[in-house]
Amino acid sequence: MRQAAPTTTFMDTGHDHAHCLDEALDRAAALCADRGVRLTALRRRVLELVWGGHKPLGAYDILETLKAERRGAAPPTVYRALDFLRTHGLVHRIESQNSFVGCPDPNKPHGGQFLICRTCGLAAELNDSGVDQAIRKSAAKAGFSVGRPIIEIQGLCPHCRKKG
Amino acid sequence: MRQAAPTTTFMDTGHDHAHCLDEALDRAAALCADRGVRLTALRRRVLELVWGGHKPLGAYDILETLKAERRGAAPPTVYRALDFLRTHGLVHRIESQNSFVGCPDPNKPHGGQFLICRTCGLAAELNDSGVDQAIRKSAAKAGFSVGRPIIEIQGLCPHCRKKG
DNA sequence: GCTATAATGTTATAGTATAACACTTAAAAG
DNA sequence: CTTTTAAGTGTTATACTATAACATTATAGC
Ligand SMILES: [Zn+2]
Ligand SMILES: [Zn+2]
Ligand SMILES: [Zn+2]
Ligand SMILES: [Zn+2]
Repeated sequence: MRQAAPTTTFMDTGHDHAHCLDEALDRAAALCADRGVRLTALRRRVLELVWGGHKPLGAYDILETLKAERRGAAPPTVYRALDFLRTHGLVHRIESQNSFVGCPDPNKPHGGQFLICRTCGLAAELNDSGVDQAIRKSAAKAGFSVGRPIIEIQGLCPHCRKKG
Repeated sequence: MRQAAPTTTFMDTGHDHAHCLDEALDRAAALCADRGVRLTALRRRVLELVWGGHKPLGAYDILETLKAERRGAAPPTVYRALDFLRTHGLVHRIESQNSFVGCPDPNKPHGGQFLICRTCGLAAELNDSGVDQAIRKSAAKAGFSVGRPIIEIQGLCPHCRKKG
C-alpha cells in the first residue's frame, strides 16, 4: 500500500532530492486520504517548504516564502499548518532550535530522535530502538512512565567531519 | 573536597529541600572558587531562585521575583546570570519548555538527560551511562560525531502515576 | 441549494531572548 | 593607596517565536 520509508541516515549531498521530496508529498497525500483528513493546498505547500531540504526551517522562514505567494499570510497561517502536519506526524519540531523538519516515516508513530550537525545544520532522524530501550530501562528504574522522549544530538555529520 | 552529589531520582515531596538548596549553593560557591570566577550576589540569587524547587522555572518567572528585590531588574539581568550559571554547569536549560533547572552535579561535565513529569512539572536529572552509550553507538553507525546530546523525556513521575 | 463544520484571513498581543551602550564595581598593576 | 583595566550590571530598545480572538471563506453532507 505504501512504499518503504527512505533511509534515515545523513543524505548524500548529491542525492536526488526532487525524488525525495516527491515521495514525501505522496506519502503525505496517502496518509491524509487514509485518515480522512484534508491535505489542503496550504498545508501541502508548507510541507513542501519544510521538505525543501534536510535542514530544519524556522516558522518565520516559511512565512517569508508564503508571503510572496499568498495575500495575507501571517504567523497563524504557518503555525496552523505546522500544527496539522505535526499532529499527523508529517513534521517534527526541533525543540532546541525552534525549527521544523519533515519526517521520513510518518506512518510509524514515534518521538523524534535527531542527529543535528552544528556546522551545516542538516538533521537526520535516527529512530534507534537501542536508544529507546535504554531510555525506557533507565526511566523504569526511577519509576517513571515514559510518554514522549525528545532526543536531539548536536554534533558533526560525516561530511563536515571530513572537512573539519 | 566536595560532598557527594545528591541522588538524581525524583525527590520525595517531603524531602528536606532547605538542606538540598544549601548544598547546591555551597557546591556552586566551591566550584566558582576553584575556577577563579565570581559568584556575585546576583548570580547567587538567581541560582537560589532556580533551586527554589525541582521544577524548571522560566526566565521571566525569575525576573518577576528579582524585580521585587532590585531596582531595574530587566530581561538581560536574568539572562546574563543564567548564561553564567549554564556556562559553569550549575544550571541546565530545558529546551522543550524554555525553562531552567539547577544541576545537582555541576562538577561532572555532562549534557542533560531529564525526566519531566507532565502533571506536576517536576524534572529529575537522569545521567544514565547506558543511554549515553546507546546514543554514541547509534550515532557512530551513522558516522556522526556526538557533541552535546539533549534528552528530555516527558511522562509521569512515580508520584503522579499513583494518583493517575 | 442549505446548513453545519472546517479552514483560512486578519488584527492584535503574549512570551522568549538579545543588541547596544552607559554606568558601576571590583580586581590588578604600579 | 591610587591609577588603570576589566568584569559586571543597569537601561533602553528591539528581534524573534507563538498564540488569542473573531471575521470570513470554502468544503462536505444533507
Ligand atoms: Zn532529500
Ligand atoms: Zn554537517
Ligand atoms: Zn530539593
Ligand atoms: Zn509528577
